[in-house]
Amino acid sequence: MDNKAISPDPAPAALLLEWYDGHARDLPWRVKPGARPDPYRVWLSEVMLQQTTTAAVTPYFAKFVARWPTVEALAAAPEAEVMAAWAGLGYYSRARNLVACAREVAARGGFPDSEGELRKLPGLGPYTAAAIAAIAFGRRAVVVDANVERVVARLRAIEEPLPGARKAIRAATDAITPESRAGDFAQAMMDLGATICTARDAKCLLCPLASLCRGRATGDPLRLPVKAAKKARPRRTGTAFWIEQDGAVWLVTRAGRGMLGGMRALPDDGWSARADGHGDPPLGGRWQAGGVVRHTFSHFDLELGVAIYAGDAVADISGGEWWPVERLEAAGLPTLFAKAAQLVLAR
DNA sequence: AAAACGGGGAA
DNA sequence: TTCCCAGTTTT
Repeated sequence: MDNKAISPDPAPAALLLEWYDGHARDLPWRVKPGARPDPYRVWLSEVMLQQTTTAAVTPYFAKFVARWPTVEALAAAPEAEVMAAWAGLGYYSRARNLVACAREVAARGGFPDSEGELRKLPGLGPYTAAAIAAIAFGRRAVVVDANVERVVARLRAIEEPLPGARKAIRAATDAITPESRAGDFAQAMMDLGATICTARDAKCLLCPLASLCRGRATGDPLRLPVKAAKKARPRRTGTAFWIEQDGAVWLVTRAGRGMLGGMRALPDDGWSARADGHGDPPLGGRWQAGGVVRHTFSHFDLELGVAIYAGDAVADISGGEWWPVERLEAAGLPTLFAKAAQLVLAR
C-alpha cells in the first residue's frame, strides 16, 4: 500500500553531491571517487558502524581486514575468535551475526547485489541493506540513518517527534534520493550530518543545503528532530569473581543470547538488567573485596563488586577455562570485565 | 510498539 | 554528567 507520495525534488541532491566532491571525509572503508568498493569491506564497515562512531570503528576495521581480508577468510574463522576480536566494540550479537552472514555469503559465492536479497542476511536491517546496495552496488536505495534523520527533519522542518516521524522522514528522503550516485548521496548526507548539521550544532553558514532548509528558516534548526523523552536507567548491583592460581585466572563463556552473549567473562553472580546479582561465590572458601567497577550499559547502570578468591588451592571447578594472566588481553573480555581485571591486576 | 542490546567520544 | 552514534532483533 502506498503512502502519500511526495513529489521528487532533485535540487538538494545536486547541491549536496557538488559539496561532497570537495568535502567527503577520508575514511578507511571508502575508495577514491569513481572506484568500485569491495562489497566485503562495505558490509564489514556498515555492520561495525551500527550505533557506533567512526572513531570507535576505525581500529577494529583495520584489525579485521588485516586478519580476515575476504569474506571467505572470515567465513572460515572460528566464531570464538571473531567474538574475541570484536571485544570492546559492543552489541555482540553483531559479531555472531557477522560470522553467520559471512558463511552464508561465502556459500552462495558472493554478496547479493539487491537491497531485497541483502535484507535477508543475518544482521542486515533496513538501513544496512540499503546502504550496501547503494554504496557497494550502485543501486538506488533510500538510506536512512541517524544523520539522515536529523538532516532531513531539519531540511523539511518535520515537527513530529521521533520515532513516529520515521515514516515521514523516509518519504522525504526518498523524494530527494537521486537515481544515480545514490551511494555517494547517502554518504554525503552522513558526512553533512557528522560535520555540519550535527546533533548539538548547525553550522548553517557552511551548509550546502542552507538555501533550501526550512528548519533554518524557522530560526531554530537545533530543536529538530524532536525526540520523545527517554526513561530513566535502572541501577543494578552484582559481583564478579577473580579466581587466580598458578598464573592463570578462571574464565567462563557467557550464554549465546542476552547480555554480552557468547563472550568470555569472569564468573559472576547472575546480575542482569532486571535484577541484582545474588552475591554467592561459585566456590567455597575465603574471599576478599577487590573493589568496585561502575559501568553504564544502554539500558541500566551496573555497580560491579569484584571478589578475589583467597582460599585453598582449587581442585574441582568446571564450566570454564584457566587463562594465563599475562595473555589476558587475548581472551577478548568485554569492557566491563576488562575493567574488573584491570582493577585486580593494578592492586 | 517497546524493550533489549555496549561502549566511548564530545560538550 | 548527559547525549548521541552509518540499527537490528526479540518480545
